[in-house]
Amino acid sequence: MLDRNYIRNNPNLVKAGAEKKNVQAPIDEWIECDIEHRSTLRELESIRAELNSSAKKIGQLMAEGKKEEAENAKSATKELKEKQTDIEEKSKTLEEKVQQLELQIPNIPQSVVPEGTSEAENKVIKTWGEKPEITNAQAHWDIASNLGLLDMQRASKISGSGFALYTNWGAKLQRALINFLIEHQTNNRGYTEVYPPVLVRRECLVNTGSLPKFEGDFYELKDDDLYLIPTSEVPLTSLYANEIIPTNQLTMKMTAISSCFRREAGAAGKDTRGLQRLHQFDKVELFKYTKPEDSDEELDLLREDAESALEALGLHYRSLLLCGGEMGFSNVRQYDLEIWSPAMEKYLEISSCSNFGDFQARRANIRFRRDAASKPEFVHTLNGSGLATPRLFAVLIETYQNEDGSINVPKVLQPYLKTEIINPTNELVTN
RNA sequence: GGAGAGAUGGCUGAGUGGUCGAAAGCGCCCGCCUGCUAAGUGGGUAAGGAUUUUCAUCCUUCCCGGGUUCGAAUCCCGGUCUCUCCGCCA
Repeated sequence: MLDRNYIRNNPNLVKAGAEKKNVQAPIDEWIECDIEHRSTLRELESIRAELNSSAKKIGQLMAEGKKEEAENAKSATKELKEKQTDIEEKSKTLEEKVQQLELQIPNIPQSVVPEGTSEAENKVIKTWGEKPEITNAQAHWDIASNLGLLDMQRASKISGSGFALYTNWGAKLQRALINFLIEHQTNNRGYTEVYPPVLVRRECLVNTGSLPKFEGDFYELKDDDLYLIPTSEVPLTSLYANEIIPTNQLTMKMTAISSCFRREAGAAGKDTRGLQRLHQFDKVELFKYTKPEDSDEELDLLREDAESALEALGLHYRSLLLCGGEMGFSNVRQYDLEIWSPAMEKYLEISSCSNFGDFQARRANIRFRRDAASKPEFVHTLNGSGLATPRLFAVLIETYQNEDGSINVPKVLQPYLKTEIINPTNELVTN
């Protein structure tokens, strides 16, 4: 969420920000509620001050043994207490309303973010490699089916549509990708690995800004009041909730592999064939807590960390600076990485890297202290995918397919798969 | 799942109805002192909020939510989490 004083002092900037993101935000309503809330609060506090001082006085009278006077003072507080109860309730209701409204106000995009509401306004900031020339390129679902890498029928038998079953070399390739991606980021890029739970409390999703805005997008276990995470950004953001991080630990860089779960309600039928869109998938996440002044630079570095994994795999990609209307709710700047599918002849989103400023840190109350004498400040949070495996899997086998139906294994994956090629003859894996 | 113990500031930890936003120690900050270092010594040191009294005043906060009371860290009820033991289990 945004700083309340900031909204009060800059309502027009907040409105312009929401507009740039193409989000309807109840800013005027918030301002109105906030004013009313504060005036109620003032009234409440003055009543409390009065009650506090008379309680103190009664204590003194009791200590001095002036019982009668004390009793008189006691009965005199009755009326004030009733008034307090009333106003307390009013103030609480207003506070809840202010909170509920401010959760609906998005973060403000930075000035470098292009105006726009559609893909067309996204800005390509980098292109790496070239579209591979493949004659009669086969789609990943055909390659996978021929080589026995995926069994989508049986996956839907056990879980319904939108789930993948990796088999044989497919399962091995999936695991190789995970290991490669994690080890790349920890060994070469300075990230510390963590392995978080995939079931989290509701407040974790509120901290990232996923809720209440996107109610219904996530799997919820109602009996236990837990949610399946849509991304490990969710547990990682709350890792240091309500803590003050020692300054010398910033910038803190973490990476995590986790399964991610998304209901994708309403998305059925649209660009979903094969591995393009799943209810469950694995993703390596890159995550940072930074000082405010470092976050812009750290976002670029984080994006380069994600890009470097694609480069190591030799996959053609492009990086986009998203326009306001395409951005997420909580971020101030967002880059998307897209990889080229030679068979589908389109770019697929493989990573999304964002700087959230102090928006999530304020919700989660994550702070740091510059030095012993200074007040705690909110950290900045950043995250990005590094990378999501199903689309990576899909593009990888499409890019490295041979005319005879086999797949060349990129060099960096060979140590994990212990083969240079996957073809119909190396059928069962026994090692 | 059953039984018990606990949750206090950056940390350790005392506090069982008013003198407690909270002892003491550690850490940290500012002095003093001692050839240097170490030690010693004096003082300071929670967060959030409201207020055009802003080097100030007031409010809230001792896990969370209720309750009792003029008054709650302290008493009562409900919840969460942690630890120990038992059970179950990959």
